[in-house]
Amino acid sequence: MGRIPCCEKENVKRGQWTPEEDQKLSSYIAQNGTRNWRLIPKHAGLQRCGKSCRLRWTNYLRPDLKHGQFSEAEEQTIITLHSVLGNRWSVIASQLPGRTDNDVKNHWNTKLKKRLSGMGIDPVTHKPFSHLITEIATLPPPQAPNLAEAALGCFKDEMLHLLTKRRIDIQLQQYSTAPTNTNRCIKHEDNKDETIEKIKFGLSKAITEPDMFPNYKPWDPIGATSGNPEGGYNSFSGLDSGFHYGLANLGSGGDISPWNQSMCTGSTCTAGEHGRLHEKLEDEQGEDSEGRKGTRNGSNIFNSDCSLWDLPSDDLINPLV
DNA sequence: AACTTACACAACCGCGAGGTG
DNA sequence: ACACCTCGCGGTTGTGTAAGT
Repeated sequence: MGRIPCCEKENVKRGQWTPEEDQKLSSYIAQNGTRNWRLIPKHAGLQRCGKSCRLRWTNYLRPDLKHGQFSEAEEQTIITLHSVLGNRWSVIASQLPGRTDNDVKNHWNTKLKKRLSGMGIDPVTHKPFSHLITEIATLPPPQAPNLAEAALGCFKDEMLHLLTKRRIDIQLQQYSTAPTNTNRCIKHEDNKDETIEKIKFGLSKAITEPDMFPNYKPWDPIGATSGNPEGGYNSFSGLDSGFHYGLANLGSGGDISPWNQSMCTGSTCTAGEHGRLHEKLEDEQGEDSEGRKGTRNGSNIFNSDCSLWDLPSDDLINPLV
């Protein structure tokens, strides 16, 4: 026995609401309230499913709703709450007067998620991509491959988005089954599946060759690791931590935000332990005949000539357009 | 100007929680 | 305790429009 439908589908209109329908629903609810959504369309003279009426009311017609662009403060709130709560849109929306869960969800999916990805931050975990890979690489072998797959699933789309938008060429010399012209970059747009495979390969390399990662202190966005035995990540999750992603500074070239590019990517760190990681990688990669670093052994996504991790700083700092 | 692609938002779907008889 | 029902939630899809080629 299947699930009972919420309404009789055949007599129900679907798709966009007309102004007349909005008017009917609004005036009915103004007079009678919102009790029993199943009966509302019938009584209001609408050929709509009760569920559709509820959605239209809660997401669009409610008089207390705020329409229009999200403010910077609202975006900051969404990001901060998302780092704590995850995809609990209704809870997040409850902290934003006049905004619905659908609004928040849409805004996250269309803008904020990509913005974080563009900063080199995994929008699921709110950690830098580079650190996630390092974490996976330090796991024992039985766990690592599965987690690598999971991690790939988490931010594959973001990586592809970056690669696609920025038209970045990828070079993975040892991996390629193509002729061994080692410095040839492969145009990603010609073969998306190939790009995915390369990303997978990069992850698996990071796992199977964990020695390439020195033991360095975990990412510590506000230097608060000392107060948090679990490491620095959670320290910015607290609502009262004063943490800010520094959206206002994006693209300004300013260095106020803790999420500046040097800290977010594994490739161009200029200070601290992240910087040492990058130096180590470069040292291991050596130089080619033209004095360029990182071409000797281009077998992973970190040291390929034109990898995600070596994007120009602006590409990672600026929000994707 | 025509076509394609990307984006933003609205709407739908299925599931689970909770209330009620 | 159970079945039924309503509602709310989160994920996904559809659609209109702007931007790019």
